[in-house]
Amino acid sequence: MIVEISPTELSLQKIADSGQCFRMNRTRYGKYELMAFGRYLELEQDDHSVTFHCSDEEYSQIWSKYFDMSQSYRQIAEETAQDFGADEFLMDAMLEGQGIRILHQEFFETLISFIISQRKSIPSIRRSIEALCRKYGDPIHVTRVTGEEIVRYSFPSARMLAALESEDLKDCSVGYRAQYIIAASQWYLQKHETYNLESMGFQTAVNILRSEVFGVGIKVASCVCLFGLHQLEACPIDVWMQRIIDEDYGSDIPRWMDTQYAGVLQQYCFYYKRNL
DNA sequence: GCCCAGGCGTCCC
DNA sequence: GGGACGCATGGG
Repeated sequence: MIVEISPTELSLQKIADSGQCFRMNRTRYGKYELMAFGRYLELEQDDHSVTFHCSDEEYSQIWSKYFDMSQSYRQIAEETAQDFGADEFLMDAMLEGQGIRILHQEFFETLISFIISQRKSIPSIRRSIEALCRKYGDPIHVTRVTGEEIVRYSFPSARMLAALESEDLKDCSVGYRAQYIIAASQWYLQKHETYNLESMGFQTAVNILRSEVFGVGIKVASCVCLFGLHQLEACPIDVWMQRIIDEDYGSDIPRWMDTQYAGVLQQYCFYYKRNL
């Protein structure tokens, strides 16, 4: 499946390096691979198109939603420029971040991934998640575009992780987060189905997550809402965003953080600040 | 040895 | 509600 799209609307490099997903990797220049939904996907990009190495059906049923292809990020940028054109930092970040989209990732994987993320660097998060998948996920046998046969691993199920003891996660370098991972998996098994978090709105969802899930506070809950529930008003404040507030806005929370697309703008700023 | 990383639970006020 | 503190682990 080939999609005609500009790198300013979809950039595989920027998405892979934007800290929202941890299982998308560059293989060679312009080529990427990712695991999601227990599937393996290869992608490549040039100046005018992105190739999804899958059938048209798989693209339209799975990956178009995952990559949020129905959303026009150009329109978000235009609206933002109208409302906040005087905000120099935001305008610079938006230009630098052009091509980043908010992926619609699986809820459980997002929950566990961002529990792992706390007080860790992004490379370290990736290593922990890969170790977790290798140990408790299912092996997926894949034939790459090149013909090479490889094995990848799905993200573990909640049932699998909920049955573990803390010591079972020793090899995954998750440290004190082991108990959080297990508790969150048990919460997911017991309570997730009793809610409809997808349709319930950001404020309600974020409050349920932070009050019910041990190891989930305001920041992780916001990341789960943004990346796992696709609630674009969720605006996670991590150390980098706090640094932006302090260094670039004189410690005053900018108005755009309380808008409909705050999460998208937050992602541009996060990417921009980290690559400054 | 030090400081930092997409923070949170606990204790205390 | 907010501030201080401890927390596992790896990299610079």
